[in-house]
Amino acid sequence: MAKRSELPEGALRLDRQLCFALYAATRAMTQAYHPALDALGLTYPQYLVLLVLWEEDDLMVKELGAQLMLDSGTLTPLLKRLEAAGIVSRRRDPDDERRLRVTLTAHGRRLRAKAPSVYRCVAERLADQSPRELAKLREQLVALTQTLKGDPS
Amino acid sequence: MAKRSELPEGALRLDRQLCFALYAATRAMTQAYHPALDALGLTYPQYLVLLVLWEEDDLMVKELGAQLMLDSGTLTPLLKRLEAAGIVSRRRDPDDERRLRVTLTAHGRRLRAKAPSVYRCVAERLADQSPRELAKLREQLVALTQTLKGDPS
DNA sequence: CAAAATTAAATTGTGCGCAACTAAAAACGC
DNA sequence: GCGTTTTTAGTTGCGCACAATTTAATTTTG
Repeated sequence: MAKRSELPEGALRLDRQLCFALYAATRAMTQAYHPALDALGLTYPQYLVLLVLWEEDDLMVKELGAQLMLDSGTLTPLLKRLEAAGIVSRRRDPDDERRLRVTLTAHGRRLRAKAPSVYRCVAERLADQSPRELAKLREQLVALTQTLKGDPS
Repeated sequence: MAKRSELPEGALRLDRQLCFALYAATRAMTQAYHPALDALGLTYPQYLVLLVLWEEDDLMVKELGAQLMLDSGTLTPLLKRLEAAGIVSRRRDPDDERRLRVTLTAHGRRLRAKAPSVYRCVAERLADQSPRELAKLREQLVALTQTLKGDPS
């Protein structure tokens, strides 16, 4: 191992870590969604799946995973629970039996009517933040994600 | 339920959600730490616990939890795994048997020498980002966490 | 066409997070 | 002092995340 220059004093303090700020903020955000989602009987990751399907119904697990950055190991059981709750249906594509088509049921589509209240429930708590600042924050996070995922920038 | 004004068109798209940007960035960050932590035999939350203990050894589960925003339901099994790995010791406080004092072992203290390489491994990937921008991002995330946690601002 | 390679989803196993609950010890109130 | 309340960890149960592997269907190749 090559010896390198020392880190600045206190560089390893928890309260200076970007990673911890992210980790804590994400958990706080999930908690903020929890009451509103509880009323719909959804978990937070299930809600994210529905956000995708409400925009574009009838997707393969692969396509859902690409948008959510999740693999079948996470999605398969999650989708089975959504299916058991009567929110989505899971059917093999007859043209390619490897593929599973995930489709909203009538109930799943009806749930969309309640999404605005979920959105507002969290938006209210951020009411004192500038929307522009929040949009900028989101953009920075997307850029950070790209960088961390080995974006060849 | 009171009827409210409509949400802006596309407000519910996944790629416009701050919550998803956070969620994705946190998972990308955890992944970025994974290779370096694997070499130490640590998980990411275990590393966070050690960051705290390296700053201040001999803490109660309560105090650790306060800094990490985690409860005993998460920390108890995590600390038991760190104990099994010989990294921390867990002992009841003789003055108050409710309390559990978590202390680094010699091995746990030695691990600190390898922390800078973990830090650098991730810092390298962010090398093209301005340190000031990253610091600002961290501060915004801390503020966001406070707001979401019902900070009476 | 048959073997090999690729693709898509499912499965297995581990470790969080967190809500809800329990157990035990200490502090408090009268 | 003694019953009540509070505090601190631990336990239980569920649902992610994700690495690693498996299974099965399709595509590619020789």
